[in-house]
Amino acid sequence: MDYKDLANLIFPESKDISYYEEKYPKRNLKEGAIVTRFAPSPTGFVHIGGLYQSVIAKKLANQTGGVFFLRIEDTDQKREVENGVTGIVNALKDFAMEPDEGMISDTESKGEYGPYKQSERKEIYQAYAKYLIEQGKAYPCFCTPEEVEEIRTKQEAAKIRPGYYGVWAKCRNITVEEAIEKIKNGEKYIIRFKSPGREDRKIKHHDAIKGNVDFPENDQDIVIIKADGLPTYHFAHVVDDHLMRTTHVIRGDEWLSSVPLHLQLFHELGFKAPKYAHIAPIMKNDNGNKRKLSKRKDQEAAVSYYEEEGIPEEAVKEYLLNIANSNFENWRRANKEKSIDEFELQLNKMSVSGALFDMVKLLDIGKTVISRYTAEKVYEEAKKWAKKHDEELNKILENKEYALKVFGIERGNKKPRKDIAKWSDVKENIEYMYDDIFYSKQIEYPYQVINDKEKINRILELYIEKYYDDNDEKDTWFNKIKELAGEMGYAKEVKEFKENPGNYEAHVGDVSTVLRVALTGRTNTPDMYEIMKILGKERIKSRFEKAKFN
RNA sequence: GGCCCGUUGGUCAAGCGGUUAAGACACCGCCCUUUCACGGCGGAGACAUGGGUUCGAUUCCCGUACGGGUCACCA
Repeated sequence: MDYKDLANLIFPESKDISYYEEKYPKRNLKEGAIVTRFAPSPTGFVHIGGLYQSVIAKKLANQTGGVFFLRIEDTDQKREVENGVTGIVNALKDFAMEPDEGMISDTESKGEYGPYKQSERKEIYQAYAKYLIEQGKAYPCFCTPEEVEEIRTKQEAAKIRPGYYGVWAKCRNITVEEAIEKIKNGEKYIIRFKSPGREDRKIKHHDAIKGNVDFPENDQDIVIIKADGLPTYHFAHVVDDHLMRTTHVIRGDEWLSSVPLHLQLFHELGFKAPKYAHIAPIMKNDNGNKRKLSKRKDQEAAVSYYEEEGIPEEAVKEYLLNIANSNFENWRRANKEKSIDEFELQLNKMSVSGALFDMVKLLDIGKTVISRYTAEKVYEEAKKWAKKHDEELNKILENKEYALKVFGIERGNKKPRKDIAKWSDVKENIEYMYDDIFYSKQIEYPYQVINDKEKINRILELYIEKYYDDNDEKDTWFNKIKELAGEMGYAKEVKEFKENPGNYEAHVGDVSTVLRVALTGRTNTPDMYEIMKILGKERIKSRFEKAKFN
């Protein structure tokens, strides 16, 4: 009896691997095309780090004419979460990150290299495991979890490197006959890889991000097929990325230390290993300590958070690109109007250590991104967000024509306003332009320099009765406020006031403030001329009436 | 603990043996300006540490400290 008999006993139904090798041929892509993937487990919400990896992976694929696909790594049924796949698919959609290939819903996929869900690839993994067993490169292990634990305890007590390897690998040298007998007796087993490695030898690895990293060879006989018949991550990774013809594995750097194992697996299987790019995680400062953004503790760890807050997906991606390649910033400054798709990402410019997440910077990018939008686009996006997250704002925005006027204030010129960082800022930003809201609110008018009741009333009266005209051009409009200032005995020019501060009680700017406060209830607003234009004389007048002191 | 990796202003970061050590965000001041935002100008602020190597180290080597990752039938 030989390895073949053993293999046949364990996986009697499995196809020969040549079947799969033919079914999933080398991709017909142009030279240099990069094939990447995002391969999350459906264990909860999508982490910002996952989005970060995806942005990089997709970009690389796109800029080389390659393929970016989505594979679901659901080999751990215990950790699986309901609607996990849908959550992932939708998260990518929210960020305009749809994969070229792979899962497109909980059950559907597109592409010729599927299934793209590991739980549906069981027979494939088993075929490759069988292949290894046939060659004596993998073996059934009959150790119970308790026995393995016991080995570990001994090792720890003796301060020896823990693990299932070398002399500690009890089942490694069981004869084929014995193994077959045990199996026939119904003993439980799992399949382990028979590592040819030696811990005292080094391997060289060149990582596309981390550069040259040398490791000891792997000598652990890791399990490749678990008791439930599904593969472990390591085995699935190697089989899948080979069969799906991935050229670059972009993943979190928590995987860096398993590279020796993965390389060994590729080698023993006779596959060409892909290139690896291990991405540093996004960190957070926690009481002076740097730590990974955590799903449990940090709301900003979940990509859904950004959608809920209404931070434009474009801004989030720009921020991520900022962290990824520091030359992005320069590129952006030189190419203000271009889509980020045109930026060429370089893996070797990525930082090897994790950056602290900076919400302030993200929001700054959000402001800049939104400032570039047309009023129409701002309207569409704000409306879309409001529909999902803010019923009141959604209602406000029903009158599109009017909303467009409001969003159009100081927009579209070379120095557009930058006051909206995220869609959840919009309501606070525009609500005073809506009479329903304006009149329903109790307003404490925050008058400044001029705060005498009589004077304020007089300014408001004079302005509306004597000066204001809907048809005035901006210059005329402002000259009239100067006239009014003069009539009140204030300085008509700020300069004049500053030169002779003793001569005047106030200046034209202070008069403007009175008008602004009466009109909006605020001291700070965008251009008042544009606001008045939108409101029109009647509405201005009635707002003044409300503001007047009795 | 073993094995890997890292450490430049508050944050993100250029830099790759000789630099006044870029830039961005944040901060401060000034200018522009009817307010705010924008924009312009300016300012403060950094090479973790000790040894080497070198004419010269932020840059190369070694140690130390600190931080991160990893050591599962989880990914």
